[in-house]
Amino acid sequence: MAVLPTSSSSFLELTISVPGSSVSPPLPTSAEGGGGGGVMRDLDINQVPSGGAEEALEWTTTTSLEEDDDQSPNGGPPRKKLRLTKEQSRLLEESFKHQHTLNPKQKEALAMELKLKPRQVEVWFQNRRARSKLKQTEMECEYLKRWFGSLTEQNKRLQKEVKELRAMKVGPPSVMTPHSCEPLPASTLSMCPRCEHVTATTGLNKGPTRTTTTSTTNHATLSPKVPTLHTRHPSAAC
DNA sequence: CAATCTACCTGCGTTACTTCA
DNA sequence: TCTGAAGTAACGCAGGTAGAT
Repeated sequence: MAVLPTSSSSFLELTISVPGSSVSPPLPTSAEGGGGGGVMRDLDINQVPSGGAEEALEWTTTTSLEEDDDQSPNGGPPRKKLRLTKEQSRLLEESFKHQHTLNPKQKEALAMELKLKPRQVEVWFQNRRARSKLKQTEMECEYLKRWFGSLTEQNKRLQKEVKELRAMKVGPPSVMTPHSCEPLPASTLSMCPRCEHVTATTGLNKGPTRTTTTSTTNHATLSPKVPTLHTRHPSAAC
């Protein structure tokens, strides 16, 4: 995370030359920049189009820096939409890289630098934040999709393993009864939910099928996630 | 100190315009 | 030339916050 300058002067040190009233140079070709691409007309907000006089008038009136506010979409003519020049976009992107929100001073300074209205800079940052968030959401979505896929695979594998282990259960059990040395059917084992010790029961409840040897295992040395199998619970209070 | 008002900012959803395939 | 999709500038509204009264 970069530390950002807060003063407008230092913020604007990344100065560029914005074409004032001069005609923008012809764009190379497509593949440059984001959505634009192609041989865009590259209308400069500060530039009067050479089309018709009426259009030019409208353009200048709606984009002039000194203009107080846009005409209302209801009463006035339909709003004209500017296309930012490459340089304007580049500087805005540069600024956005440093910080995603601007304080009023920075906004004002940046607007001055770009010969835009502060409101336009504000709107650009607003839309840029939205795009950024959208992109992030899309990336997260992709990641979750992939994760879901791998979990599904893992689930399949585990289901298969469970099936195999269930099939093995019919084989000879390896847990011995405490009193006799006869093997105890795995289906008669149950695990204490408190200390995760396994006890032998007479019921038909389904216990864990792990086949560890019976021992008086030290609790502290084992991970609580790994249940220890006992044929008889060491604690009578359990 | 709490309540209310006002101004400002930001996020969000939407609209309108532009460009391109 | 027409058309639909994509990108994006601009709009309007709601909610939050800080300062003033």
